[in-house]
Amino acid sequence: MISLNYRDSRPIYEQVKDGLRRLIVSGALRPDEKLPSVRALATQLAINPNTIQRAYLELESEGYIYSVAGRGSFVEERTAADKARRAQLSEQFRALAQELTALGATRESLIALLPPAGDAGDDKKEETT
Amino acid sequence: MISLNYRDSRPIYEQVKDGLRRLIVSGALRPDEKLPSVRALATQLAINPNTIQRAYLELESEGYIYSVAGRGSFVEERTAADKARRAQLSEQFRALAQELTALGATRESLIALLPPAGDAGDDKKEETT
Amino acid sequence: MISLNYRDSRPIYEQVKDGLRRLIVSGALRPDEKLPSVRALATQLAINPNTIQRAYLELESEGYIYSVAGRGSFVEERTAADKARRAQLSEQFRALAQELTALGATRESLIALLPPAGDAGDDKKEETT
Amino acid sequence: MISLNYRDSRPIYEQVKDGLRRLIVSGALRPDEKLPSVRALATQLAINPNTIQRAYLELESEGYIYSVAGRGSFVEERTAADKARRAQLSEQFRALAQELTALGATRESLIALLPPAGDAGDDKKEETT
DNA sequence: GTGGTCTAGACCACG
DNA sequence: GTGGTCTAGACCACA
Repeated sequence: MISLNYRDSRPIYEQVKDGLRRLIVSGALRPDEKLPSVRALATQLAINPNTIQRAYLELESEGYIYSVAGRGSFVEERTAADKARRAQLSEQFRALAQELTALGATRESLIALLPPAGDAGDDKKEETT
Repeated sequence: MISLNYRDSRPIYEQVKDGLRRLIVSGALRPDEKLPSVRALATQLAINPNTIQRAYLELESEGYIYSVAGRGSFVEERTAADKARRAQLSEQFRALAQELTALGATRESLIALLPPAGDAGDDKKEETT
Repeated sequence: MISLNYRDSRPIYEQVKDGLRRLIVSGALRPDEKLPSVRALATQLAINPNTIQRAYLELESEGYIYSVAGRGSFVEERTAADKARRAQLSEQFRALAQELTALGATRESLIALLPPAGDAGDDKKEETT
Repeated sequence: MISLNYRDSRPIYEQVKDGLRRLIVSGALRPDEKLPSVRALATQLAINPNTIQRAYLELESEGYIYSVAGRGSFVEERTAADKARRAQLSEQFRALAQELTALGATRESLIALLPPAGDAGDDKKEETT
């Protein structure tokens, strides 16, 4: 489900966050679906529950999931979180494209790196905002 | 010449590295041109010389500059470093584009974020990756 | 009658409490009227009877209802409970207004948030919600 | 500076957050002013550094402060965070006023609880958005 | 010395 | 059993 890379400089809780976010955004985890419990995921990944807890906490504050004490954590309806993240990633994208261009990459070479049109989502039809 | 942002979460030495790399890549600093001395730059930016030292060391190990004991640091010819960095950034770019697409961004919206053609601006015409 | 929101961070028993209190305060449930039995309400809301039990117990200790062993729970005359709660909420209200003012909200903007006059509703002529 | 109440049901890190937020919003701590270090505040309040750390972390993610590893934490310029919090508090305020009204409070009695006009800020002049 | 991350283990409220 | 909070103590990168 989620793969950790201990040699990666990124903190573990962020790798967990990214992994879960990917599952959510891609539709592999559907709204209101239950996530694995903090302890269960900690055991599965062989890391401390606090680390998972932190990942869940941040995903919640970012609007990707919601947690109910005593019941578990669940996937949130996708709304504002997506917009916020898209804005964030778009800025990264723009900056990256600019730097690559400064390094001599042509506009065409960048376009060639984009995913082909018409394969948007995974198993859901995505709208184009 | 180089602007530091103390609020940025990126460490200072990396901001220095990025600043210098930008100057080199953009051609503002030309091959074999002498960089400011560690102490001079430290004074100018009002930061610790250790921080500048680290930036220089890493730039050297990445192939952007070379140092001559007792004389200073100089801009390296641009060769392998560029290719390595472009490959790295291209992969980031590809991953970012994929994620944005999964989030519903259209191919057209991404293309719109690319820098306009015809401003590549270097000192050679470089071919695509 | 009572709506539960499982995403709400507030525990279920509190949502039940609030729902019942609202019904009582608004007059929808009249003094000495019988409340649904713990088990009945639990079934209706599809939650654990313990949760309802706890809500009833706390409402009783707060003076909103009274229980008669073997017969059920009933709505208390509204007296001390109201006063206590109003005092509590008033303090919250005062603190909130102060903080909003500190954040730059004008007195007028706060007044604009108050319910319109003329629907106050006391303990005499109350219509249901 | 900050007072903790262990009998309060609110978690300690939230009490710390509120205390600091109050100091920031009131202007007692000015933009770019340095906050006490995590360890220093932990010692002063006689609680675990992790608890302070969490408070700082959340204040940062809410836009009240920014942290620089190795240098400390500082008060952020006040912008979006204020707007978000005011919107949040305004909703609370509206709901509270409604409930008090349902409990029989008159519009006039609520207005009487508002801070007198013309004493807005602390030592800064606050604008009325 | 500073913030940031992680672990280990504990206790609590909730359902 | 679940999430939430807190403690104690450790190690790291950074300046």
